[in-house]
Amino acid sequence: MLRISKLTDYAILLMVELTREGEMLSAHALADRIHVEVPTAGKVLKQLSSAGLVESFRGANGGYRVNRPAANISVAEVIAAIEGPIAMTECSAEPGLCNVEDSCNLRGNWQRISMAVARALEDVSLAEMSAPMTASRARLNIITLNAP
Amino acid sequence: MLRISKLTDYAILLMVELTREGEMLSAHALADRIHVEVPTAGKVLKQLSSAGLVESFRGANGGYRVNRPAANISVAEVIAAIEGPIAMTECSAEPGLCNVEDSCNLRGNWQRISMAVARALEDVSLAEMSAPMTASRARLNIITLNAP
DNA sequence: TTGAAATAGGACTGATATGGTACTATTTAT
DNA sequence: ATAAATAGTACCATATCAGTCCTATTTCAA
Repeated sequence: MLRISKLTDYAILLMVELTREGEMLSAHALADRIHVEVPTAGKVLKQLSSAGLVESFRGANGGYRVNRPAANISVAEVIAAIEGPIAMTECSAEPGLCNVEDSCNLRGNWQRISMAVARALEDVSLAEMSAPMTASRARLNIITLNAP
Repeated sequence: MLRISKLTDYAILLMVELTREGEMLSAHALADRIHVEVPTAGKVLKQLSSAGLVESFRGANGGYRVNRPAANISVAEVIAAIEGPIAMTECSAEPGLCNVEDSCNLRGNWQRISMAVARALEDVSLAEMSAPMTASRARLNIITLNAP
């Protein structure tokens, strides 16, 4: 299915809210905005915080804040913060995990594909995610492994 | 982590073996070649067969065969045969599954990203997967959602 | 005609990942 | 001091994944 997890989806929504707001928001306020339970939002926010994507402030009137503008934050960063490195197969994440490694000469090409997908996600900013679709943005340049 | 499953990985390996061979191979022979247990290979081959990617022949001297050349079979087809439609989030697969659907205006953009990833995978053939990497194929054109 | 070889189709199980919740500690403004 | 908030950890229910097994059904060949 090649999917991202729900928590990662929440992370995108949270980051979009935070960049829209610009100022500090508590986990409670954020949970309300994206319609999830507070502990769930908190869990995701903690991960975003330890990944350095958001600043956290403890104590009364504390909360979370984003400093960078949405245009400077890529979807890839947010995904990586929750799910770890973007990799299509185990073996492309790190060598030695695959039981057919010796006989398999496909690794390099899987890595290429992973890279291509990763770069596709790096090229999409949070600003683009939250903006409505427009005809101009509908044009896509396509990744290819083919030599031109 | 954005990963494909092990079974899908096996499927790629099986398809590469079958396209290399060109002729019919039994599940047993294929399992030997890719170093997995026979029932496991069988399971994957059944799915490939019902997806129409391989022809199956029952009875003694039966087995599996691929008719199309490797260059005409995309990685995306094989992934879809095992994992279903390539979609990054539930909501981009089909509407109505997401609990924040009303308030979430990101769907269209997720769909774009899914499409971009899908097309990236469609542009990679089995032939390219099995070929060794070359410097010329190292050049990648990158997907982008940005207006030029 | 019979038997062996092979795929088809389920059913089942253990392991792992995911999503969600709860509890306690720590920090900070009032 | 107290209340509000995050940090950290642990836990559980569920779903998915990977692998195995069993019973048809088909087909070739002796």
